[in-house]
Order: sequence, then C-alpha cells, then structure tokens
Amino acid sequence: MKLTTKGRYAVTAMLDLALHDNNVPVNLADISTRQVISLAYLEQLFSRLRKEGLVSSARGPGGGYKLAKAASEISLSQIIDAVDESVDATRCGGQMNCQGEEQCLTHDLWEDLSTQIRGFMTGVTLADLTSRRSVKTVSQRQNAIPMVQH
Amino acid sequence: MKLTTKGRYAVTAMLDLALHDNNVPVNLADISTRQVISLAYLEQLFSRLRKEGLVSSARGPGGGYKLAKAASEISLSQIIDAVDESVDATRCGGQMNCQGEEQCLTHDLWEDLSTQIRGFMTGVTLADLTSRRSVKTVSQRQNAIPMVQH
DNA sequence: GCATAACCTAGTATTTTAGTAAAGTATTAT
DNA sequence: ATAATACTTTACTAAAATACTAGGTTATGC
Repeated sequence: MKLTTKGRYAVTAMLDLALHDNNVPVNLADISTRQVISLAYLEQLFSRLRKEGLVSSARGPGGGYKLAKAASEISLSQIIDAVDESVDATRCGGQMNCQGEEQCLTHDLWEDLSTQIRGFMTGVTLADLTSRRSVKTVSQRQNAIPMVQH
Repeated sequence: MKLTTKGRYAVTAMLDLALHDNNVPVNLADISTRQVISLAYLEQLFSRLRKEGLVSSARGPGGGYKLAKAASEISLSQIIDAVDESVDATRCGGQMNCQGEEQCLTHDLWEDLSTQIRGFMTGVTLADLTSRRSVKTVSQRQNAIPMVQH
C-alpha cells in the first residue's frame, strides 16, 4: 500500500461525491471547482474508480457520477487501490529467491506493514467520513484498529 | 506521513545496521552489497539519518555507521520522517483559509489518517524487527495498534 | 439538433525517485 | 608521514510518477 497525494485526491473527490449524493449524479466540473482539482485529472481518477466499480456514470446533460454502492460499503483502501496501482514492494519480485534470510526478513516486514495499514484503511468507510465521526473515533470501534496512546 | 519506496530503503538499511551492530561500525559498502541498494543512494539516505541523530558515523579505516541509540529506541516513523520530507497534506497550507467547511473536512480527515498511521509506525521499533517478532505480533501489544480481523 | 457531460487519447511540465560522478575531507593503521 | 579507508558534499542525470492540458468522440436529455 502506497500513500501519496494521488490517493488523497481520490478520497477527497469520493468524499465530495458522497456528501452531494442525493439521487442526482454529480458532475466532475462541480467537484473540480469545489475541491480545486483539475477537471482532466479528475477524469483520469474517475476512469479508474469506475473500472473498479466504485462509481457509476451517466452521460449527457444532467449526467455525472454517483457512488456505485452505499457509502458504508466503500472503504478508503478500495479507493486508494483503485487509483494507485500497487507497487511490488518485494525486491525479489515475490519469487522468494532473495539471497539469504535477511532480505526476506525485510520483505516480509514490509508486507506486514502494508497489511496493517491496509487493514486500517479497510476499516474506514466513506459513510464514517460523511457522518463526521473523526477517524480517531472510527478507529476505536470494535472491528477496527484502536489507536496508540499519546 | 508519506509511504514510498524511499522510506522502505531507509528502513531496510537501518534494519541491516541493527542486525550487524556488534560494536564494530558497519560500512555502507557492505549494506549496499547485502541489500542491493546503490552505495551513493545509501550515502544520501544516511546523511539524513545522521542529521536526525538516528545513526552515528566513524571515519577512517574500519569506520562506518552505528545506531546512535538502542534499537528499541528507534521507531519506524523516525526513520521514515528522516528521509521523506513531510508533505503539506493540507491544500490550504495549514492556514485554515479554505473555502467552506467541506474542504476543511478533507483536510482534517487526512491529518487524522496520518496521525493514525504515524502512531502505528511509532509503535514498531528496530528492536521489534530484529527480534523477528512479526509486525502483527508487535501491533497486538498493549501500547500499539491491534490489527483488524480478517 | 444542440448543448451537456462523460469518455478517450495523446502529449507535456514538474517533481520525485534512484542512481552516477567527481571532488573533497577526516581518520587512522602502518 | 602517508596511504588507505570511508564519510561528505555537490552536481548531474535517467526514469518514473504526478498533475495537468488539449482536442477530440460519444451518448443523451431537452
């Protein structure tokens, strides 16, 4: 799992969509204006989001995008995975032919970390965000990742 | 908090250091060979790690790098922060002059997420990794982030 | 049939990543 | 002292990812 601004743009746009989703499709031009993301860049992102089945589109006047499922069914990990093609985090290309166990230790380590963070992102849905529960609150739910003491 | 291959290189190198740290400094050429990272790139990374006080260096023959503190005192978040200069995740430059509350919602959201992930990374130290406890095990400790059910 | 808005393709500037190259500085074993 | 070792610094470069631009096409509601 990679965390970059690209994924953040996608989450931002999807959140905008979730907040304005009242049966009427939302067009990208509006999202572009509201979230200050270029229209063409949004088109690229939504092309992927559509291919992953996270949004559905309607063409023509009054057209636009809608969430393809309930906001409670769309997790942050789904959104980020849709736009950030996954990097192969393993140096050995997943073929386990690394020299010695040290390198595989690092390999396993990073996979573990990725799993942890993905798990966290999977536990937070768009519905959680629109209901303005803080991420901290969400993460303290039964089925999600409680947070570290500070 | 940004998660890229750069940070992974740094963690890998630091883990190599931790595994070979028996009073004798470890030189970068050895790490380069073992972890298959170019020497000059390691030099760039270690320059930052040294400035952040995570490693100490010894020059001259037999010189190299050592951990500046105990492996149990060095967390993954420290390593990643040292090499990946933090991005300003807020569109408004932290000045809170965003138009309307929607944009600030996203802004807060991403800061929350960052805090969560940083918290997780702070809970995992080099000592945890060298002791070959899996990240999952570590994350299930009292003071760290338990993981999501799968 | 016309405006709207998704969809598609290609290109491009910028930044980041990862690595090279070269010259220099400090340390220390001999 | 001196050579060897090894870090330090600077500058440069190739490749990739990011963010955006331009120009078109296709579908559709009015």
